[in-house]
Amino acid sequence: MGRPKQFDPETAVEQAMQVFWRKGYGDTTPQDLVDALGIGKGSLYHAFGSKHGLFELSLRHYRDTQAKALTDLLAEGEGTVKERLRKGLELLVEMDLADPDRRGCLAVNTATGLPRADETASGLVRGMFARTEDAFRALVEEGKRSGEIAPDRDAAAVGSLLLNTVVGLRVTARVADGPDGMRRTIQAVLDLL
Amino acid sequence: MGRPKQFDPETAVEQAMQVFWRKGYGDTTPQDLVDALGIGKGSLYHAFGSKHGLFELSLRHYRDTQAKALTDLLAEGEGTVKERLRKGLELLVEMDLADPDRRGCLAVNTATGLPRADETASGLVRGMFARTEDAFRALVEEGKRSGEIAPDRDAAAVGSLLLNTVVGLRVTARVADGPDGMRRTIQAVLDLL
DNA sequence: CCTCTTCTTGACCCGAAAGTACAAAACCCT
DNA sequence: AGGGTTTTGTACTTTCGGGTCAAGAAGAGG
Repeated sequence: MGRPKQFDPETAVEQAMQVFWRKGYGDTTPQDLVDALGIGKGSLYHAFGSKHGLFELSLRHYRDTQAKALTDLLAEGEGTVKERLRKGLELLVEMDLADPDRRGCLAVNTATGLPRADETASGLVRGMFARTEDAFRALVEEGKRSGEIAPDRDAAAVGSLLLNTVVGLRVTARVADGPDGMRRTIQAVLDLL
Repeated sequence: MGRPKQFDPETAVEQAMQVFWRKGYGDTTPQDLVDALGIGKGSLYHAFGSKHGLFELSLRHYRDTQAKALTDLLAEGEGTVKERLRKGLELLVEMDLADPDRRGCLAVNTATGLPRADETASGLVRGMFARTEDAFRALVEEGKRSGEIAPDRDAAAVGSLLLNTVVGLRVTARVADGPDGMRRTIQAVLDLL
């Protein structure tokens, strides 16, 4: 009962996420959000409570779409483990560098941009990192079973390394002036495996 | 001629760097700087022109102290190459996690926090990354010469990987709830070498 | 000692960030 | 149609960010 919303909250969160991703939390103003969502400021605060509340929803949405896309890609891809790994990493780099805004990864940007007190946001980031690390670990284990990866490798350790590699790459994507360094990084990690 | 400065500009830049490092560029206010440097706002703007100008000096100072400390450690350490590598990475992680503010690395934080237009800052970050990468590459080459590292390794590629690893670790240091994941990452990278 | 220059201080300024208030509007139910 | 409920739009408020300015203090040179 009562007047129905004139906008779709999920769409709004998606749009908000795009703004936060492009500009960062601190540099995003309520006016930016109002412009992007196409609703009044009153509606915005009525529906989402605060800029930070909307940011939290945006982070969750990022986790359920972007971060999930990577773990799915790793889990469901076709081809050998190493091929999937190479495809996944190369796709990531290409997308990051093709982005005219060079947004990188919202989770990574949040990790380094957080005010020290934001336990909610850092918890969400930790969660995304943990899931991705786990997807890598699972992939490594599959590689060990299939014989592609030496059986004496510690899958958990290599998973950590691969997550860490992705995080590093997505920082670099924000400032790199070309793909060479990042390609070399991928090359090295695949060679060493 | 003229009235002499009542403060040492170099000390002031050092103090400003600490503030930017702890709070980030965007969250640092002129008032924060005034408080930290112990001078009036007028003096601050008279001496440094703008918040951004002071930030630029702070970044350069970071490069010449913190970033240099790492490259020096890699270049001048004692012991085998792998021992130096291990020491360097472990020291980094310990320092990052021991820091109550979890500031991570100013260059990394700047990379992910810059507004898209700040070419000056991103150039400085690129420069620091390049120097560090080169220090790693040189270390790998030394390892190849000494026989510690297989001669068919591409030193430049491994250098990229090591820089990337450090960048990733310093992001993780901002949100990690313990040293385990980071230690696993170091373990994996050393094992693979 | 007078002047010229360079620093220092604190008051002041303007715009904007984040959020609030509240009346009007749009719906549901009976 | 009327009452209860939720949403909307706009105006408003408060605080603060980033910066400027005028007036004076502290030196150097003549």
